[in-house]
Amino acid sequence: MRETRKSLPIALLRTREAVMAHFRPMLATYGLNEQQWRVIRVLEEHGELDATALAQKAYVLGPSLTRMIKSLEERKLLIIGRDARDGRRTLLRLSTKAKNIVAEIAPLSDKIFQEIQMKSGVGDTDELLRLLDIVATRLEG
Amino acid sequence: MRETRKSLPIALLRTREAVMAHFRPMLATYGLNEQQWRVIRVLEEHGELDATALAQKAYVLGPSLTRMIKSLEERKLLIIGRDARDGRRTLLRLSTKAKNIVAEIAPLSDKIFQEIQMKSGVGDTDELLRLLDIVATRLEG
DNA sequence: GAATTATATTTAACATGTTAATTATGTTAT
DNA sequence: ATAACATAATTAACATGTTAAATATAATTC
Repeated sequence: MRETRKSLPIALLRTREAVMAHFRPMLATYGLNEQQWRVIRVLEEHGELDATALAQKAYVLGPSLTRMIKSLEERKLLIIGRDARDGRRTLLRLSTKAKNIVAEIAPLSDKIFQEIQMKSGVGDTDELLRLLDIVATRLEG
Repeated sequence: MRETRKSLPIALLRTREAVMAHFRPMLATYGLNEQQWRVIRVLEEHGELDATALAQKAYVLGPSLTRMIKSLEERKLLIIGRDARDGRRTLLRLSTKAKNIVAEIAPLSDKIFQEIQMKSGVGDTDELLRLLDIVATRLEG
């Protein structure tokens, strides 16, 4: 068996954990977990989206998103609507409250990313991002 | 806010998903999920381990491991023991049945990894593994 | 245009992720 | 030797991950 150290899935998991460990404490002060933050930042970036598009872009599965939507709506962070042209689709967008939270988190997130770059090496971090995109794109295609 | 495409955590998640999509169907034919396979392959590599060491090496949290151990023991894949010198520790090792399954999966796993390398480019895959190790090591240290 | 097929979302059931609290065993200090 | 402290594992409670089935709405076909 290939050594665990040379396993691509395990290496990706390990690095992800090492990176997320830097972000989680900050997000926790806003009562957000990693998945909720992904959903929110994707909506910030794309504006209103239907549930399927949001789930794909935020790397969350449909059933998880269904539950998260309920919770985030109760917290007044998400506004849920129905598509007038296609009654099957749920449309999601951020509330003003959520947009304000994003505006607060953005500079903190940037600062954490810069710390990560300092520890990891700026060049190596950029190169890692580049390779991740290349490999994922080729595997998805 | 940094574009989602340039987010390191999301890039790592995306690539991990793209990679795991190639392995999951094969593991499913053995009734194993990703986490169970990590636990088994770590035990194959290191032999008997206590629960804390196993959890760390397999990137599984303690409470998850507790539940997985019960399930894997019921399936006769794991043998659970107590450390004679330290009564707090649970010692885990693979059954012969599990070792046989590893022997069957190993060549299939290698083949899938080679397919991934073909799609991703052998050089880029190697370079990605190298950078993942460098970045994780620096962030953990 | 009614029946069929396809798509979007939700629900259900069970597994793992996550944090905090609990229990059991060891170690250290006095 | 006992009290205080530390560590290993488990339990509890709730969140997300995962697959399959159910529900609702659209689109297609005859």
